[in-house]
Amino acid sequence: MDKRYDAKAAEAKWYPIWENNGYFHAEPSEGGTPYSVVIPPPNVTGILHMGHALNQTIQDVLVRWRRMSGFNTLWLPGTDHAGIATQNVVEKALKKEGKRRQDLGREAFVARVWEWKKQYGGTIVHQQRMLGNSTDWKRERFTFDEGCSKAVAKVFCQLYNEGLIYKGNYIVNWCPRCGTALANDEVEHEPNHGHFWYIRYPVVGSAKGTQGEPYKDYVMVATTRPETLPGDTAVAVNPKDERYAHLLGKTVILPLTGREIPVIADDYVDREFGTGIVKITPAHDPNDFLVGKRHNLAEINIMNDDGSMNELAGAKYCGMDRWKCREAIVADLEAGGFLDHIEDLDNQVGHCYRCHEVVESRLSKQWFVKMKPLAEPAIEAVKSGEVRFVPDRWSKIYFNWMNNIQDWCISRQLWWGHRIPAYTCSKCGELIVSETAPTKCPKCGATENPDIPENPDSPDRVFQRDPDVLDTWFSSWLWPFSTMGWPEKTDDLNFYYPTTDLVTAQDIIFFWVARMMMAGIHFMKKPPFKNIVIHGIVRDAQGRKMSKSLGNSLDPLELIDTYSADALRFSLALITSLDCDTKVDKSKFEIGRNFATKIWNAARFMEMNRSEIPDNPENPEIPGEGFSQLSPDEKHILYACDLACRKVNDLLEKYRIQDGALAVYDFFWTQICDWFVEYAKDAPDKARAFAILRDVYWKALRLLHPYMPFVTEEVAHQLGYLKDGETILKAEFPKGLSDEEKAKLGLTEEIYDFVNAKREAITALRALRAEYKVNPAAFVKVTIDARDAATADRLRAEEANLKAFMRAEVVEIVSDGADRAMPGTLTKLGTVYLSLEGLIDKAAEAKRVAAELEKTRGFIKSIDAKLSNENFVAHAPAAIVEGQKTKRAELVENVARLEKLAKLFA
RNA sequence: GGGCUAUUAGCUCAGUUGGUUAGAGCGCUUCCUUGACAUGGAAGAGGUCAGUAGUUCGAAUCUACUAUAGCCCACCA
Repeated sequence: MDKRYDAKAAEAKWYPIWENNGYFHAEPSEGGTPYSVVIPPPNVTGILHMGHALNQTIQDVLVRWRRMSGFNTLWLPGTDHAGIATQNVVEKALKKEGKRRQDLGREAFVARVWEWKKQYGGTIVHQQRMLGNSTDWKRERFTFDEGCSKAVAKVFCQLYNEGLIYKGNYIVNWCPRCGTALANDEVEHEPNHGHFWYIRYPVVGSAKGTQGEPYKDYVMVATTRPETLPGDTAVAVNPKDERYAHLLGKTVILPLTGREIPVIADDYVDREFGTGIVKITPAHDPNDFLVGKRHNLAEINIMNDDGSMNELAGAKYCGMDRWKCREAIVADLEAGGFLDHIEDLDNQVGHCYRCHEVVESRLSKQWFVKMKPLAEPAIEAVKSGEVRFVPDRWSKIYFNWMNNIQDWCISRQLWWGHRIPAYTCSKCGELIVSETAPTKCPKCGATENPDIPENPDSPDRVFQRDPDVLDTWFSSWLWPFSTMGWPEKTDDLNFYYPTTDLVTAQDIIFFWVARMMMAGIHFMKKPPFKNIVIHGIVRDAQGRKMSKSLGNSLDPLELIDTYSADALRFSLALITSLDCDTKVDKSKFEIGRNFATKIWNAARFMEMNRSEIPDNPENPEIPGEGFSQLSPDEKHILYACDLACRKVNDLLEKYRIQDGALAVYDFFWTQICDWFVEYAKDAPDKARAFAILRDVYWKALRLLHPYMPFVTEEVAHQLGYLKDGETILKAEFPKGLSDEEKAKLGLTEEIYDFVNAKREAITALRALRAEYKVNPAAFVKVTIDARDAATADRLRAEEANLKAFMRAEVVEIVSDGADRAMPGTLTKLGTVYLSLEGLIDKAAEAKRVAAELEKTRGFIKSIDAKLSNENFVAHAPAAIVEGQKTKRAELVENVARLEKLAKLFA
């Protein structure tokens, strides 16, 4: 084996072997118990970021573990067509050529996006391979592929026919840059340092004044959006506001336009805020829109799609950008004497979650899904426990949202996406919703033009298709079943649906998870998954979200390059917790890299000692025969291995990925490397020790494989655990020994504890050596005062081992409790004495003993307090009380020893 | 405004039905290049578990309040 582990070479070698041999592929026909997961499809424009790395590491750990545990395991990959994001990317590319999408026309533009997808859309799926994801690539899907598109059209039509989809004039969030409506949750509100403009609206009939006060009688309106003024159709006051009661029924003049608008009363107005008088602009504010509906006000839309003003804003402002218009209107108001004053105001402004442009509220015709009827059974599924959130607290947040759910605006004014399957008959205006283009109008009987123009959007077509596309989530919410072939009745659906686990970050619970629940229940009659595993977000060392604009992102590919994919995965698993966000910085990944190195070096050690290992290729497992005389250390490692196997399975069952990683890490590093390998070097029966080492190492490799797939596969082959053509992916995940096996091997808790105690004695001796600065190479004389004769006998049997670990020429074991003129350190076994002629610093030793005495006495005191408390004795479980008594006896014994020592050093 | 979460060692975090005087990794200090491994080994220092009050024989753990931080939802024109 090479001196250094070449992670790059191993990772480049194994992934294609795994993929090409179909190790990730799952077949329903193979039967067994299904375990299935669908990947949260990353945007096809995406590049792998730390969030993906964390999300997919968790999934791959679960998936590989289940697969090794014998489940028929499917992890289904794919990408999302990501409407706005992808369209933006291609539009940006076009811009470099000096073109806009309109220059190409719809068809050519969409073709161009497909071309882009073909060329660059594979980036992220390639990068996912670098991570080691064991996804079934033969099943890779795309939310805009043929099958998914069919599912989308069917779902739209079904919901429409069920009356759950409707088209309505509605105030929506509008991104002028993307030129599309946005759902409420696609708008991010951010603090903004803005202004509050106080504007005078003259009351009709009031006399004109002089010197900058053009009207004697006016109402003062405060607004943050002066540019929407030409769209005002009323001013409103609170009905209970006596200050303005006299104004009700009157009209005021809208400055700059001269239009008369009414003063109305509405509860929406907050008397305390601003002046208590609000301008009402129904076409440009969601609240004003509702007020307008209540009062039957006109809705004047003064803005174009791109955020510029239209002719309704007035000739002067028509064509101006909204910000320019704001300046112009403010200037004109001032010139006209309408502007009273300006105040600073901190408020919140909505931004597009994709392009970050300031979002405009705007009146338009959009398609909506009625969510309440879909939400109810989805709430019930979680309430009943049929679907479980892990951690459970997310269910509260889910309920909170679901109970207050709003209708979902699903139409987007984009070109890239699933076209809405709705057509208008140009003869009679009938709206026809149909999966395929209609040929005959159900109302007027008109038929499609016999020479249908090739262009689907040709004005010559009789049936004009709705130009809008669907929100990208309208395809993602079908992901768990559209990817398995729905609406066909496929074997995949039959076997793998519902999926077992869904693993995702908290930020898309509403966008995606909740909607998948609704779609799954509505269309499949079963929730799409059993467990929803929510993990935190990856943050930088200061706890900030990683983002491009902050420049604080870590690039997983760079980390893979520097530390290896295994290191990235293991470190992420080790530092992540389902309960909170994960802070990472580069140095964390050294943990994983160092661990891989450790595994490699331990493997090299075994390889160098190959001659010691009995040739037993048929049975690399625990040798059952001829091993009845296992030494305590050998029993200890087998016992520890059994504990580790049980622990890891148990923890993964509970989705405790982090604790599982820690358990494997500790077993491998501390138990195997630090102690057992050292033991094996000088074992009384080297063949036996190495056979056991070989066994536990192989188990450890398999326990580790879900976390570190590459190095475990490489080492398993290097050490001959696997032959060519075999893979650790399909090796059995260790479960732990049966009681019979344990009994046969003599593995008991008692022997495990004994070895742990022996190690404490060794550690105590090492501490003494360090404290007295004994030459590390020097052999010393050691005396161990065991607590009792039986322990002493046991320790005598370990003499060679103790000598080796303590680097001692003599280890004398006694149990007489006699004074020894040497310093000691207390251990469970008693006292360890080190012969140090002439090295003792009596004063220092006295101080140390005094400190220890004080501590021990304090301990005894606290135990006495408990034991003398009648309530404690009466209420505490017997085991606890007994434990306290035993502990007390030990401590009293130690105090006696310490007192003797204290006298010696006095 | 409504809701959720966190606060434990210098840092990042464990601590799963309340039960020995609280653990890990990193960092730090000292020593060690002895043939698996310096991406290593050995030893060590370091915490009144945010605060207050309560429940209990017993609280890092349960309850209430307070402080601080963060997140989500709704949003003031």
